[in-house]
Amino acid sequence: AFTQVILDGMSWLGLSWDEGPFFQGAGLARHQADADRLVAEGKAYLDDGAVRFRVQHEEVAWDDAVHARIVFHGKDLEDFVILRADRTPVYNFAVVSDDVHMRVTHVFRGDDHISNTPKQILLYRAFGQEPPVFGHVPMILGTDGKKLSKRHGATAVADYQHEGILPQAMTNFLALLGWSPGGDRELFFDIGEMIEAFGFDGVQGKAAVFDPKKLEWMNAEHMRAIGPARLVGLLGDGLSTLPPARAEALVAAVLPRSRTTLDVLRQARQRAGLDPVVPDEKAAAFIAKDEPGYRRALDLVTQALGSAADWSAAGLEAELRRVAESNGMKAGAVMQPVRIALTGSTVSEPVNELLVVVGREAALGRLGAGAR
RNA sequence: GGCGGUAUCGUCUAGGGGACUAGGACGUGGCCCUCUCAAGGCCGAAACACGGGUUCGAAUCCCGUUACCGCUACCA
Repeated sequence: AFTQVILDGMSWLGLSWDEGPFFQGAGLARHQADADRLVAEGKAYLDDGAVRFRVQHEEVAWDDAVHARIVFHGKDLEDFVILRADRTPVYNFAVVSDDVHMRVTHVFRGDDHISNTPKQILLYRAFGQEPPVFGHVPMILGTDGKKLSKRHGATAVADYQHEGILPQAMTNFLALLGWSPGGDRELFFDIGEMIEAFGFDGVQGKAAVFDPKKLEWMNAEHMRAIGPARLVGLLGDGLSTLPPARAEALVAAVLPRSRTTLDVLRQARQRAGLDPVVPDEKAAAFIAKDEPGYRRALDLVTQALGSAADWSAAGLEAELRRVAESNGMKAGAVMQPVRIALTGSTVSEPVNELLVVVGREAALGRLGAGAR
């Protein structure tokens, strides 16, 4: 189950792998044989049924690919268990046995493994093998500076899918946490460019704090870079009942005021009439402030637009202003009621454009309903 | 406690001895645009943890202190 979460996360991000996964359990017989051999060579010994590795007082050091040289001393390490009393191997031992077996040349993992590395190097030595290149990348912390956990919301990367984050934005954001291409560049709309720009020189040695706000900003940038036409295909089936051209027009209208695909979907569906118009808190307050005035404005607009010949942004703009002027009203006193009747929100694209997107028939229907 | 890692705006970071009045981005404050806004434009506030060295010169190199993080399992 945990394996699947990781695999799903990678798939979602568009990251692939070319072999495996390989499971530790598959190497049990070899692990046991390797441990027995170390015992036979006097490099490990039995202790309460378990097999314990004998740590000598020697220096253990390596040139980390991310950090500089890291040095430990054998005297600070205790003899550690490599095989439990039930003959199953412990992680530190199993990985070394496996990596030797698989001829692994580079090991990159989180900073939290730095303390495991000297033990593993000792095991490579005991096996008479050259250790691989180790690189320890910084960890990612929550906004509170603590290790990421359930309390911080999404635990698995793929959870962000449901928050309306695009995988390419997530990848871009994650890559920049603990890594910088140098200079001021930070937006990568093409993963190929990112791969090309990557280097261990740019990897930071310190942990980075995850900032959801910046993720959303970056997501908005990616959505705009992708453009309405291609974005429609990445939104799931929220707009699938609509003709593609219609869906694209809706997305285009709503994109400037969206940071996540959820924002896009919500506004687009609402404009398409797929979801009902329900005034939000601010809209309800606006109506309550002067309900007769609100209805009157909608009534005037409904009458004026009902016979309007030109249902274009420019034509509607002119018509709406004419309504306001001839009734001695400010433009806003006409526009805002229309906006609310059409979207249930006090925020949207300019009202004339909104009318075009919603469409003549649906718009007049909602306006009429609001006036009553 | 021991061992290890790390230390530049609130956050992500640029910076590899003089180019630093320390740059960019997110966020944030203000202004403009304007029928509204989470959109666009402009402007601003905001950081080299501290103390010693080295050097003509240190954000950059060295040492110490402090803080934070990790490990210290017959977990991974």
